[in-house]
Amino acid sequence: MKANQPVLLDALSDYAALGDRERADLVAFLGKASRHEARADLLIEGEEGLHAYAIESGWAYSYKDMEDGRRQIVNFHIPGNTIGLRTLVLRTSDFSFGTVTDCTLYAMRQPDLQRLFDEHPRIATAFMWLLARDEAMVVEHLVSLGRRSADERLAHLLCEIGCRVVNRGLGEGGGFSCPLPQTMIADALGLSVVHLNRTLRKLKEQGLVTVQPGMLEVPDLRRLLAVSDFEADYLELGDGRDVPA
Amino acid sequence: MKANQPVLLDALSDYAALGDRERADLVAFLGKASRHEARADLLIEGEEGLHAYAIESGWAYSYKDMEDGRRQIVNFHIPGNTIGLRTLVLRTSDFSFGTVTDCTLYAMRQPDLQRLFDEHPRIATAFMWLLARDEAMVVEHLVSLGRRSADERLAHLLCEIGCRVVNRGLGEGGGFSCPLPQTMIADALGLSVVHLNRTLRKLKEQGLVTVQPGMLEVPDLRRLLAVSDFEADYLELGDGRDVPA
DNA sequence: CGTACGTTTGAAACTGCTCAATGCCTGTGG
DNA sequence: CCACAGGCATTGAGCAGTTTCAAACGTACG
Repeated sequence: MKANQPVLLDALSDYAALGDRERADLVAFLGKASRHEARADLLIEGEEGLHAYAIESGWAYSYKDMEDGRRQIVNFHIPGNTIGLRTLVLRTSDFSFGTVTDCTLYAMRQPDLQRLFDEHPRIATAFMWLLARDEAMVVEHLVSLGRRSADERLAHLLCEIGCRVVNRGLGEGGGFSCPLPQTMIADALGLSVVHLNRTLRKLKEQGLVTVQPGMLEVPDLRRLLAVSDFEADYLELGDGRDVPA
Repeated sequence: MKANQPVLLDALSDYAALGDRERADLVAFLGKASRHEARADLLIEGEEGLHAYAIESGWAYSYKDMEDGRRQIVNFHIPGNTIGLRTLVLRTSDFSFGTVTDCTLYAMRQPDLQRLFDEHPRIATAFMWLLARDEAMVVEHLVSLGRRSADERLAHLLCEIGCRVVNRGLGEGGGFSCPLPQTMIADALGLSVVHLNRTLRKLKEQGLVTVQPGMLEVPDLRRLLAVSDFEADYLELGDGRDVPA
């Protein structure tokens, strides 16, 4: 983990130790990051064709809207994560993406990515792991919605996000902050905002979270994890134990 | 679609027109199918290492168990579907698999599959599509659990399964039968068996389904689809419109 | 200063759950 | 051949978790 390099490199390094050449080509491939406003839709099919994104800073989310206005958020995305990768490789009519906060994103175009994969199979593998982890998260969310109570869902989501944030080195002294409005959390957990708010209050009363509009803080992740018996294995929080460079 | 060839070939042909050479190598790769009893667990890591399965006949399902006994079924799998493919490519601690009915399965071993992909990129692509479609289904199930009522969930599941079954040519005169016990349907929909039973009754009363222990029949899929305003696009029910042979 | 968005709270209604009991069919052992 | 057990389906009654509706509040922003 070097200073001033794209966070995506750190994330990929969790799954494959990358050599200097690989890093250099990856950086060249990413090019220059672009800014995106908060609460904006992210287009995957732009004028210059298909592209995906890598988050350098800021939070985003993926969701699916129903015709009647109901919405289900599929996942949240933080720095180091990738957005729309699968859609890019296979042009499926998948779901939609949007920013939560202001974001700095690298746009990745399909042919460039293909070339990068062809030249550096280990990079391709690392990307596949990123994808696989995303899918494991979706399955875990499915379990939450199907079989966990509101309290369990909320705790689970916060633990998951917490582990991801801290693992990326974005925590703050044993805790972390989470720039999500309650509306979004509710849409991720399949709950009404009203009920989410009440559920959140219970955590507040235990001092496990503090709440401000559009921002939620977990001062002590370890304490939250202890209360929630959260199993983090599906997050595959690796540390470069894969193929050596 | 030729008689007596593995159903998987039909399924792959939805996404890529395969040449004779490709078909032959695929058939050789699949080898001989093996029988598995109903209600058995399917091991992905066996003595001879990792493998995945392709269903030739019978139904299976994938699920995730919680420590306290709660269970969430992630998807059902019918002939032509694949089981554990992702787990095979990347050794993630994913979810579990089991048979619903007696099954005939082809076991696919990792190195063989790799060789097949290397030799026939178009086959690799077709498999990727299969995978992508599976993930689209999981996301759709997520939407169901998060944002649909019990009635909607049930209708949606039956429509989805119906489309898949009929698309594979396994329907019976405008309808199809579905060898799932209500316990499993409930675990897929995140409902209690009791409530599922009552929900099912409503459909029975409308003559949309008939029910016997361990078996559910939809006599007229089109009518069910009409009642449910089901959007089938995520199923990617292709018909060989991709790369020509 | 007004508007918009997000949050908070109360009250009432409802959906879906749990518990408990019953019935049915199939396979098995006596 | 019958009795019994086990798995699945069904039904009723009461309860709990969540939703909906409605209203009020705070803060940021134009």
